[in-house]
Amino acid sequence: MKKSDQVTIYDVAKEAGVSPATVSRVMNEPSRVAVEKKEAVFAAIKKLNFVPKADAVINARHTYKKIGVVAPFFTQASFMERMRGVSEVLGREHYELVLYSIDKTDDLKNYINALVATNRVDGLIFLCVHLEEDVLTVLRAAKFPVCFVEEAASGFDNVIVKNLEGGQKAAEYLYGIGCRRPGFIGEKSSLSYAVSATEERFRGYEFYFANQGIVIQDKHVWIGDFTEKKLDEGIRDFLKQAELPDCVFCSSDLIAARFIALAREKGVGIPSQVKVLGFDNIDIAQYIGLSSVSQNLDDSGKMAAELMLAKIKSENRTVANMVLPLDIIERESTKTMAE
Amino acid sequence: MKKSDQVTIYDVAKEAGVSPATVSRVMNEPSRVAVEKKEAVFAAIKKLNFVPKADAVINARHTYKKIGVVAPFFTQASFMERMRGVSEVLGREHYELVLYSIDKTDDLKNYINALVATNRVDGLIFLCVHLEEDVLTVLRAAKFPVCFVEEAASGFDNVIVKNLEGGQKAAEYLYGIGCRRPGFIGEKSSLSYAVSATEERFRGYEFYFANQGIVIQDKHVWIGDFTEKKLDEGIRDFLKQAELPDCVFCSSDLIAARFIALAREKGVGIPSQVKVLGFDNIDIAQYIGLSSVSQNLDDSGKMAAELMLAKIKSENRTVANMVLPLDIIERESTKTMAE
DNA sequence: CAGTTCCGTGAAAGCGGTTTCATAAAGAAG
DNA sequence: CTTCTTTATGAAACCGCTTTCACGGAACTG
Repeated sequence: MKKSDQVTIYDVAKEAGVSPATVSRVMNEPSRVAVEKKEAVFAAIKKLNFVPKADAVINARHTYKKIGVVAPFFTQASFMERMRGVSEVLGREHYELVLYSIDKTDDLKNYINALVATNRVDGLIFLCVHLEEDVLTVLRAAKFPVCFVEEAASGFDNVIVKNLEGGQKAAEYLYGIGCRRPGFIGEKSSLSYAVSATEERFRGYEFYFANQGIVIQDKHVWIGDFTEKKLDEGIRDFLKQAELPDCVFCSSDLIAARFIALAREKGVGIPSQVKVLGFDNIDIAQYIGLSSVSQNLDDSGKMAAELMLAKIKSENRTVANMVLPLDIIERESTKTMAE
Repeated sequence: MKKSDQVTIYDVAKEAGVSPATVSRVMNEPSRVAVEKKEAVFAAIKKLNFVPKADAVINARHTYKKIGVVAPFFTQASFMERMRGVSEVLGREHYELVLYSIDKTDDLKNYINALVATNRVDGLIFLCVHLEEDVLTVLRAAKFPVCFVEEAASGFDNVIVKNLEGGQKAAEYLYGIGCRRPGFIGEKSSLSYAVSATEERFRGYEFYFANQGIVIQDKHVWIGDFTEKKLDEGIRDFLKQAELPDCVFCSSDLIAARFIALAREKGVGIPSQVKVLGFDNIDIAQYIGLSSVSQNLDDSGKMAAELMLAKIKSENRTVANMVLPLDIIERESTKTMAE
């Protein structure tokens, strides 16, 4: 009831006949306040329509209730689904989620330096970001916890996906449905800071088939360097071969989607002639009937957020590593003729 | 150089032999400070490695450098691409982007009330969110600017997409490539707060064909109520018809993707028998070769962010309405046989 | 040359909560 | 019934910057 409509904790205190300290306690540790005073304070709060000013709280408490998510976020389709998980957990605990998208490595370094120096977040989650040792050193000195998803960095909490195992699972599945002439299509990221899992997925895939006595033919493998060759070109060349593989494992769903589109355009039957398996199981996979290795993106986000919050609560617990389960989601693109 | 490693503005002031006020001015309005002092301050800042504490700045300035984005964000594939635009502009101006995802209407109202009361952001952008009048009233009383994308709310800045016109353009295009038996597939959202543009798009579509003397047959229209009938069921029923339309305009790319997948599964040639046109032109459209009505999602985000920042700078400018241009992006799904 | 305006600067007052510390009252222990 | 702990509470310090205000001197103005 002062000049402006700004009700402060002092107004509430006066109204309730207590000190500001007590009002503060009522809001933060109600158990430490006597019942009558507590009620008086609540009544005053309601009467005056008091809401603590967020900036004042931040300043007094040196905490933001805000955690940052750093991601090269528009290069990776899986990003959004991970975010969904992060957002859900954070929202539940009334933490804000601030997004730091990154375009250039330099920006990223400056960003992180500034973030650490100003201490502007309560925690930082990196999604699919690869950092160099100098930046990691800066982060280790940060006063807030840090967590990595899909990129293990020693000394930090990690939520990792076993790409090698994913490749093996993919191979195992395709072998299981009768494929004997495996193919692979993948893409390296041109961004130095974005995690590229293509190679590992391929190695696992190759390894499994090798164990079955099957050698993947070079011509059935295309791992494109984004900067050199465009995806479309690569796939078109691939499809020109006289003998196509009987299955193709793609390092991501997007690539798989493109492969299917171009193959069909050329009259190649999917799945009749070539079975196609993607990776990530992003939303769209379901819509286009694409089989995929699911890495439970949603969960990865949730885990990261939970790890984060747990760390904030009990700072000195040891570092945690979580591994995401991988599942094959079967859809039309790998349907066998038998059924 | 005090006890902890926390360097304050006072330390810098002492080191440079000026007052804290001057240091502050050097950082915020350097032009108002004499050259020698300015240099001394810069030297001191560098020497002591001073970085202003973010919380103190926030508190003293009552500003956050932070704008909120509210979106039902995981129901709409277009979300991410709009965010990309928002993020780019905001990042450029050193504003933080905080994400508020919403699940239930009640949550949303509480959220907004809290946000307005605590004044915790410098601005709020609503993406594809429909709000009721009571919430709008609250927002009009907010001390920060508000901007809507894809939902015009009077009294606020808006970035809108002309759905009616989009429907017409779609029809015009399909008519132009020879289609005379138009079909339509759309979905109503079950979420009361999510904007549903399906009906408007359909009306525009219908209108154009009517003008050409073509009446869309009821059996060639399916507008699903998400709660009643599943998309797949609807499409499958649709495909069972003896006479299919020669083109189908879908109210979103995701629906179009699903339609194509199910049609092909049933042996219906796309585009040979049925041409398919989506809406939004999300990233995936390119990968699967889907023609689409592009609403320049990226730009819509950018516009919203720019509107926002402009409003923050000059509060009392009048409300702005921006209309997004719509373009037809032609891909394989509407390719004519002639070529 | 006196009077006025302008500019650069420092002292000090916020900002609005939280938190420490001292104190008084109440409860437990001997 | 004293003495030692707790517990509830208020006064006051604090967080670290920004910003207002006042002042002295320089720069105009007539």
